[in-house]
Amino acid sequence: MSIFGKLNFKDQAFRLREDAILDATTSVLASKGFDLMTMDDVASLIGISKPSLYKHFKSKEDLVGAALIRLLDGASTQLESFPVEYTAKEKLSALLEWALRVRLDGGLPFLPSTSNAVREMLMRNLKYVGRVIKLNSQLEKLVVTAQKDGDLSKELSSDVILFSYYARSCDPAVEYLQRFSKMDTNAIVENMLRVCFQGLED
Amino acid sequence: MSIFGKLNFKDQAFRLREDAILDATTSVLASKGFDLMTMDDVASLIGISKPSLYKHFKSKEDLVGAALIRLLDGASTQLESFPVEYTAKEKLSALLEWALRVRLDGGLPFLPSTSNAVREMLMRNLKYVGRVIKLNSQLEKLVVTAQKDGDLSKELSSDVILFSYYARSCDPAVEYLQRFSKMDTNAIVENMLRVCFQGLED
DNA sequence: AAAAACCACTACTAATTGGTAGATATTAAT
DNA sequence: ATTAATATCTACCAATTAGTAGTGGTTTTT
Repeated sequence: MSIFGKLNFKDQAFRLREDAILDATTSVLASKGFDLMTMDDVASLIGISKPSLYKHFKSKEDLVGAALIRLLDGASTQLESFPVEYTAKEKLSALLEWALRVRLDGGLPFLPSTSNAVREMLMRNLKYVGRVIKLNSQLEKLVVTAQKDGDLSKELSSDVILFSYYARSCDPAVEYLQRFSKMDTNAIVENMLRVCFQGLED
Repeated sequence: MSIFGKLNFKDQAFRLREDAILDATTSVLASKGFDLMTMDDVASLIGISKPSLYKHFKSKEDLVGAALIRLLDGASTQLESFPVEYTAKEKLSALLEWALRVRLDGGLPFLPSTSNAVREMLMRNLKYVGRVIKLNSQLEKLVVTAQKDGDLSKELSSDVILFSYYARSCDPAVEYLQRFSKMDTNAIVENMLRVCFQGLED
């Protein structure tokens, strides 16, 4: 086997494990949150030891940052995958639907919403900040377009719409419905989208 | 001074300090969240020592429980203070407005939304659970009435409306707008209420 | 004024956890 | 087979923090 082949194989294995680590991190983050998540939790969930974990990520901050970057990249990928004929509002709706399904499936919310400490930590992560800015500018354009199309309210400022839209992706009503109602995933998503765009009146 | 007078005076001072402790707890909880809040934070914020704090509250759980119970009692008091001629929906709207103003003023969200660990801790606090159940049943009645009145959607189940309503009281969009937009408190509240009831369309 | 009761604080314990050093096993190279 | 290199783990450190014991001061009672 050539030295390149060997290196590639090792590299592949390394990446595979990195992905498994990020999966575990996502899962622990979703259930315990940042403060209560321990590095031992993550390590033991995938059956490795803590020092091995530190071979991949140099700190807890780094690890969580990487997990959230992967999540943001997933969102960007989704956004690019939508048919070009979708209107701006259809794209926004489809992306929110994707985010809600990720969460209902045990994934993370886009958690900038959590504590100040976590937000400040993430803001120090330049790679993360870059992805946020990129996604944010894409979404802002979609919001403005949807307003011009008459699909979103023109009376609301685009800031209000955008921040409210973000908030829906981490809306705790999702967990409440999952826990206390008999609704299935599809019904929950449908209702959340309706409430987001049409509100509680009508 | 009579022995009753003296006892009452001491008792009064004790209660006053208890209130100051709960104020401090609320403030620290709002800024750092449960996990990062330390008993020393609370004690030093009001200029007493940790053992003195433990004279009032036997544990961190107990302290936080008490702060949240006071918050829920505040909500109940608000609800009872509204004019009888208010419709059910007007009451719901006014209560949400109150909750948003409390938060914008540096107070707490109704934070059952936070981590599983915090929610489980609160669910072990019977006094807290009692208040939640009481407030919840009041609000549920208001939702059903508002639906009958035609002021809230009849297509949505009352569960969906109620959980979404709760979620609005701790909506992170509030903090985003406070931090990143130039809107004043009144404008933020007005916009949040509009988004809650009418949604992002129109 | 002396004794008793009370109060609050300093200084500690025990447990947790992010992070690491160094021992141990495993694979590769000669 | 033996040595070198690498990977992984066990066992530890340092810092944090919930909760407490016991000291020193202050007020009240006699």
